[in-house]
Amino acid sequence: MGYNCDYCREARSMVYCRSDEAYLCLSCDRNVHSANALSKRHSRTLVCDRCNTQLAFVRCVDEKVSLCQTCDWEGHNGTNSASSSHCRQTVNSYSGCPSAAELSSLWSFMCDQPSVVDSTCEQEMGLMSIADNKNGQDLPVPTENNNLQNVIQQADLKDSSTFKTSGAKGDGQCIDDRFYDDFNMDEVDLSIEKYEVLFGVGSNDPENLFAQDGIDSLFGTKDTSVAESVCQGGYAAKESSIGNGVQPACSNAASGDSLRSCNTEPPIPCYGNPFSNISFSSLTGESNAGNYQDCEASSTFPRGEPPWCTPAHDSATRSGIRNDAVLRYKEKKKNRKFEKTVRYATRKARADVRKRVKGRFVKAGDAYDYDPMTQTRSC
DNA sequence: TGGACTCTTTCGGCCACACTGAGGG
DNA sequence: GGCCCTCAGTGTGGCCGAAAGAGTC
Repeated sequence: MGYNCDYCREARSMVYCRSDEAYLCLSCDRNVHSANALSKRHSRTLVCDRCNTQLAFVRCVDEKVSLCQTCDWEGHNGTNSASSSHCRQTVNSYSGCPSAAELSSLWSFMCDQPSVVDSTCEQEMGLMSIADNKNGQDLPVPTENNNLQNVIQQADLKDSSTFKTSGAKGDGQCIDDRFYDDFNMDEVDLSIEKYEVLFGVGSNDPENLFAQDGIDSLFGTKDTSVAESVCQGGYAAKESSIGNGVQPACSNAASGDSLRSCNTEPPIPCYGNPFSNISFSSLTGESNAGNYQDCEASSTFPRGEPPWCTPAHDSATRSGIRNDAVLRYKEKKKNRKFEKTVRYATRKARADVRKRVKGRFVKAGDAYDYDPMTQTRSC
């Protein structure tokens, strides 16, 4: 189960880029979206762990999976009292080239499980260091009392690469308020190859990456306030707060539904579930397809199918549509050119032999100071 | 911490002229 | 309809200067 990355075809895809209409592993996501300023603006979101088709909408803390609305509804539709009481958190989108620390804050789903700490992961993380602190400053080494989350937060604070949320940050939010000021993911440069070291598993293995004991097991995050605010209020509290246009007190470290205010995010549709009448203020807002025009993105749904389709159905058709989408994506990627292009070779040839004065073309016969043909100067 | 200053990087404008396409005879 | 001519607009590369950004005191 699970699709491979549209780019490398090897690793399992973890995130979906609407602009590129592509499913990417974290490594390729990093490589593709660090290419230029425009690509950095692409908004990406986790993919549903269950259907691997739709964008993840919530994170089920109890099951340790990211779910789209369909899968969320199927798994938590209330027929099973146990599953319906599962604690869930909103999954945020992101842009830029976030570091592992930033992703962990963005998807700090497991802040509510401070008691569950994978000692193995913690030990591995203790061996990690943030090597590319651009300021060249020494970073604190994580110890038993100085977990990696703190280390990364300090590193990010030094880099002034901090998160900004659109919602409230109450209840002793996971991260210092400064952490949210002037967030700019582009400023952060942490090689994606380090994810394997950082998370202790390959980036192509999201099941192990997130489903073991969660990010806090890796980072040692201990923030019970988040857990309580989400679990006690639960999904209903979030629903009501959003419906009232008020952000929940503390959904996760990088809450506010999006780091970029999600103005470029088209509304996530709700089909056939009791939440279909929920208005996600930060997700709807001014969103429209026009927001994607600058990067030729479409507002089509992932995998080229309507979101109301049951993910497990008609896999052959879905695979065909997906292959088409992959081909379109690769073709578009292949043809993408950011460097200067010469449309008329004859004009270029002419310009290449034209004499100049301080770079400017001169009339034939006039004195010149630069002759491209001879690389000499007449005066 | 903010201002002044210096250094580095980025970007648009300039130039002549072959070429292109539209319009008219 | 086809051909020829005129004319306005376009694109080409290297250099320069202004502006912006980064760094230092």
